[in-house]
Amino acid sequence: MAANIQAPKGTRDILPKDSGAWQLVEDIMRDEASVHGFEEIRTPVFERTELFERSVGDTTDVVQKEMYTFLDKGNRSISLRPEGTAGVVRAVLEHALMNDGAPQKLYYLIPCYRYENTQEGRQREFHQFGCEAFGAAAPVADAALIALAHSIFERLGIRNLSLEINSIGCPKCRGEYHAALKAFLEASKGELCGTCLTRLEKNPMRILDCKTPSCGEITQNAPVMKDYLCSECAEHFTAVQEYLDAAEIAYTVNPRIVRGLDYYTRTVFEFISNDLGAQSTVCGGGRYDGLVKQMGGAQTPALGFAMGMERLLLVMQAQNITLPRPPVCELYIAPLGRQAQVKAFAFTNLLHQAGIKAECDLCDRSLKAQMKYADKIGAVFTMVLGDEELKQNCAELKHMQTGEKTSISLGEGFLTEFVAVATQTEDNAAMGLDGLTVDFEGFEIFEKED
RNA sequence: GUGGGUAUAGCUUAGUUGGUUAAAGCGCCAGUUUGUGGCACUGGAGACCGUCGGUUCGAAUCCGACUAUCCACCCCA
Repeated sequence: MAANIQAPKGTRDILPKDSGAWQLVEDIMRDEASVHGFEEIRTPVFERTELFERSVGDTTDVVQKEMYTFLDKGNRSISLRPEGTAGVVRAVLEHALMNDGAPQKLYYLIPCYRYENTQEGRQREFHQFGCEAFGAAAPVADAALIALAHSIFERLGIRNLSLEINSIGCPKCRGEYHAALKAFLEASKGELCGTCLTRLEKNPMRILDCKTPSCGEITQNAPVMKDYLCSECAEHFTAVQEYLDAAEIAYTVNPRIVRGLDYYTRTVFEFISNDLGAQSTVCGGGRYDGLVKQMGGAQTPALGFAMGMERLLLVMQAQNITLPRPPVCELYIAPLGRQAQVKAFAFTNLLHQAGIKAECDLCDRSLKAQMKYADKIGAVFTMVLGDEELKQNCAELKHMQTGEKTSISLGEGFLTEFVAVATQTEDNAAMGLDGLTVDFEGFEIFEKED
């Protein structure tokens, strides 16, 4: 393995053995988002650096030290997106999507980039599925977003996720809380760890999140945001919980949930798994009522969440969740001899036009090798095509799992007969042939054959 | 950015105190005589032992640096 052909640090190829699982998970996400009335938005992989500085926050680690930033040939500072919300907000403003009515409900499935050291559940290129809703101020919207994420996890069969929610208030009540928290922490300033000392000035709430044991002890009795919420924020938070209760979505209020991006207000939440390493947050999100205005738009309440695809797949792997996969090949045709090869190719094409997964030999291999190959790819049926079959205009369809053989005509009725045999087997559902309708009129290949 | 572990065929690993053509299993390819997969047997391809440098008559093995990877901190999905 030559060093120069290795993928860059923190990136990963998604190989055929895994891409099927990705697609199934993505399909479920798209479908569930659509069921909830969300439509896809696609924004550029890179944006002007300033966009992230202004939205994510220029004091955050994500912006300060984790962005892939470079100057393009026109001397513009460009950054690969470290998250999805900024670009979506930009697009909503640029195209005045709010003029199409509120709420605007958007989802995305995107790669993101952060220059970090890798570990389990953390790469430099990673993928997020995210949903954002603009123009929805009511607490039911918070619950609706959480419900959407929740139902995706349900459909994926993921167990043992805990949902933790909190309210970090609005700029008004948060200021008051910060003052109180700071006053409390000043008392034991000497015992805080180094990073928390700097946090004390910049963003004292993050200290609640610190994993250093001594800091944890100090903050145990620290004032919590919950007790400082203004009446509007408190009401909002209570209502969100009522809606969650009504939807029978289990959650715990964790006053220590603090999100690392600057734009959050009021409700914040995380879905956490114990089946991951240290990176246990599978999905995180919250409300960001101030962001749109801050970016130059009208005051627009908004909220959203993002889930990490890689982490999700890791959890599924840890929980031994396997998704049903349709077979790669429904019929493998094994020709013997030149004449049969041509015929096999023609049949394969015909089957393809009918949407049936068919393959024939591409390697000039012996019959035995072909059967081995058919077995390996999990072909549901095989059909040998040799001189005998061509002479009699009739071949045997072999069901690979049962070994059962059915005679099938090689004439006009081939496609109909194949579909009939295929739909009779137990595999029909798995083969996706249930609803198969074939327009036979379009296939004239048999008439052209001798 | 910080700390610790690891680096030998596609994968999982062996490789004895440094000593000749670096092993094995799985996988891959082919064969075990006439046209049928899974099992078994036989054979084959495939590794400059992560990279560069050093010690030595001699390095996969010892030393150093770099790179990658894994785990953790920080932070986040």
